[in-house]
Amino acid sequence: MPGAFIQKLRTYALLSPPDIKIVNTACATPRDFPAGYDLIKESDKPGPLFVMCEGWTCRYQTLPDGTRQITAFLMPGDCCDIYASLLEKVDSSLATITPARVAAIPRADFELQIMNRPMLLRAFWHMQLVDQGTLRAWIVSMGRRNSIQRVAHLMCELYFRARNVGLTTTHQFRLPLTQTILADALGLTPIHINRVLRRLRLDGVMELRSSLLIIGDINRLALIAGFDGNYLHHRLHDM
Amino acid sequence: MPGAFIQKLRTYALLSPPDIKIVNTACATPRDFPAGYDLIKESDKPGPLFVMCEGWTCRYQTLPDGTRQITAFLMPGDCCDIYASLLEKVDSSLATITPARVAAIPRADFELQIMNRPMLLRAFWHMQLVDQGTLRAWIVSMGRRNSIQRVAHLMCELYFRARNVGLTTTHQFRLPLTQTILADALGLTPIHINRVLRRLRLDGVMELRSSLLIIGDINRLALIAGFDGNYLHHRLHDM
DNA sequence: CGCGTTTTTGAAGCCCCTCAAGTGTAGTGG
DNA sequence: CCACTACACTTGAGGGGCTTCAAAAACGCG
Repeated sequence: MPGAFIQKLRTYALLSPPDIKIVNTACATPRDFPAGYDLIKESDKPGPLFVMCEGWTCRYQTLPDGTRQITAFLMPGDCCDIYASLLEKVDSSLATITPARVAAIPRADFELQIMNRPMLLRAFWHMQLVDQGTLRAWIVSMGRRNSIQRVAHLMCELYFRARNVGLTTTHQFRLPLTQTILADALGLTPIHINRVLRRLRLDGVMELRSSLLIIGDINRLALIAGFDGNYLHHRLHDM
Repeated sequence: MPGAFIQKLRTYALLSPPDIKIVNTACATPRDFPAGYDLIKESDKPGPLFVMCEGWTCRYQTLPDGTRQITAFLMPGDCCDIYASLLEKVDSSLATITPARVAAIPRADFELQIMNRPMLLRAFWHMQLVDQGTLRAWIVSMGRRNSIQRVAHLMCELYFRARNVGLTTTHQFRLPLTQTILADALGLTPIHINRVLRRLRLDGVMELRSSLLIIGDINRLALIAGFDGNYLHHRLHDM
């Protein structure tokens, strides 16, 4: 999915051919990384802007006691830290979960280019908003949903995000997350994740096996989760 | 604190007099709202951009079962939803906690104005980044900190944010949050918040009484929280 | 002063964690 | 082909942190 990123941007704003060309040439030469590789290390100075072409990564923070908390999953078409060059120090790490193909765009010139392109600017703003909505949805999950609802909500989020970039077939998609990774994202233990997944499986709601998520009953899943996907596919407003 | 907003923006980018004037005239006529008033209701269409001049507000979402989760506190100098006009529907509500003086800036023209002012644009980007860092810090708290650490972390965040806009005296500041509100922000119950506060009080770490937070031992508070304030006062990078 | 809200305290219970151990699976090398 | 290793998954038993239910005390505002 080398074009997933530009495809997504185009759903956020009406881009002209030159806009598209700027993005495409910037992403033209992706590099391959193995699984478990840290693209960004916490407390690094800001590096390039990363755009996911293939594979999955996660943003995470490590706590003093050694535990870690994942704060976002990135799949093809997603990107990380558009404007972070304004900062002195980055506040979280970014690691590959699977082998991944990632484009690293040097910031300085790219920023200058998009500054003078209102529609590109708009597309990036819009993307930021969706990302912020996702962060807020995570806070709501961790604060007020129990373990089953929380798992269900994350699966809904990831399913619809994957669908938006054409990564699903009917009610299933590749989800290369171990139970430990899910636990680190949802603030639970791997053991408890395991029990939740069993229960969802036995109830026929969904099944996660060998990196494939098969959703048996999407309506029931969304009902359990209390899922409102509005924050993911905000439509364009008056343009 | 009518000038808190521009003061904050100026720490984010080097603003010229015309930049400053644009912001100041936009915020020139704030309105007063009573406590408990919904400035934004979930599922509203995007309205104006709100800038806090005085008082506190919170962003929150309501769940199907009627519980609510607060996702952010806004104090003087903060603002809400800079670019949200791109969206069709807003994803969370904004309510006053205390009586508040708030400037409501119509979006359309304001956006056009800042689009052509690179330094203003930078200041807003920077602000967005800090807000995102704060959201991620909340996720980390809810996922991997216990109730005491969580309370301690929030108090650290609010103390340093308040200090950044000159709202503190030595190790104390006005914090008009009830235990119920704290519970809704931290994903706990008011009863448990009460017990945590008692313990922190008896340990001499901090005391919250009649809307005043007195920090007895800031170092111990930060240690309990595992607080790293980097995400709040990102310095300017090469400008 | 009186009333609603907030704070405080107690007691019982549940959700999720911790500790522990066993099963399955993929990759490596003999 | 099988032993060996590493890692992910699975299951059980017991414990603790936070919740729920219940009620009293304190505060703040008309």
